Amino acid sequence: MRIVLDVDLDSTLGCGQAHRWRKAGDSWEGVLGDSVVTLTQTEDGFECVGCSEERILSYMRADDDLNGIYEECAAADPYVAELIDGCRGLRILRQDHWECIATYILAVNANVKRIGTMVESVCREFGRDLGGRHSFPTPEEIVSKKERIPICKLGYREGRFVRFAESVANGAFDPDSLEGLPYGRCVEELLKIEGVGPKVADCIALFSYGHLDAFPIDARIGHVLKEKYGAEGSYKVLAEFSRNRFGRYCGYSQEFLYHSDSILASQVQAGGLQPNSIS
DNA sequence: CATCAACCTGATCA
DNA sequence: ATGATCAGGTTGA
Repeated sequence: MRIVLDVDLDSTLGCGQAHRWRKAGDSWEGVLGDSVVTLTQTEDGFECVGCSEERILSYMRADDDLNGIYEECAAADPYVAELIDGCRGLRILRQDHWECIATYILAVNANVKRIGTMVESVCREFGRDLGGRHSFPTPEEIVSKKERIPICKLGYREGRFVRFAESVANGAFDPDSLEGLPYGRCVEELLKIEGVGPKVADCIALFSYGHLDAFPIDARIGHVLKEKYGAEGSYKVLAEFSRNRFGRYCGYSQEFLYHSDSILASQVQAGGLQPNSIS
C-alpha cells in the first residue's frame, strides 16, 4: 500500500525512539501489535506492507504539522535551525502505551544497542511467533512464564519489568488511564512506577502519550546542553532551561539535537573527524 | 533539596 | 586471551 507522508524512515525509525525496527536492504521491518510490518521509502512517502493505512498513519502521527513544528523549533534556536536541515522527515512516533513503558523500563542505564537486544530477547521468549519476528508480549504472557525471565539477561531491570507486567495484568495500573492527561500530570503518574525516573518518564510522555513538550535528558543530550549551551545542573534545572529555550515543541528539538550528535559521534568513531571540526 | 554508592551487562581498552 | 575500565538512569541512604 502506498502512503503519502512527509517522513524520512531512516531517521524516524533508526533514531532510537522505537526499538523493534531493523533495516534489511532498503526496507525497514518492524512489529506493530501482531503484525510484521515492512516499510520502504519512496519519494513522497513510503510503501507499507503488513498493516492498515489508519494504523500506520496513527503510528507516524500523520496529523502533526511537521513543517509548522520545524519552523517553530528553528525560530526558537539557531543551532536547532541548523540541525533541522540534516533531519528533514524525522517524526516523533506514537507508540503503544504498555509496550513503550515496558520497553523504557528496560532502557534504563543501557545504550540503544543493548536496549534492542533486551527487547528482542523478551519478545522471543514471551511473545507470539509471527514467523521470524515475535510480537511484543502482553503483560499476561510475561506473568505466566515469569520464571523464564533470567534467560533475557535484563540485569537489575528484571524485577522491575516483571512487577510492572504484574501490575498491569492484575489491573493495579492501566496504561490507557494516562491518555489525555496534561504533560505534568502524565509524568507525575509515570514516576510512581518502579524503575521510571525523570528521563524515562519524559521518553514515555513524548514517544507514547504525544507530549511534544517533553524533553528527555539522557547522557548524550546532557553533553550537548553543556557543550553547545553551557548549561549544567540537575535534571530539573536542565529541563527547565530546555523548555524555555526550545519552546512548546522541544521534544522535536531534543530529537534533532540527539540525532545530529549521534551522527557526529559515529563519524568520529569511524575515524579522522574530530568532535570540534564541524561547528 | 543535593550527593552518592550500588546495581548489571556489553563494549572497549590495556 | 584476560582482566580492568567505562557507559548508561534509578533507587535509597
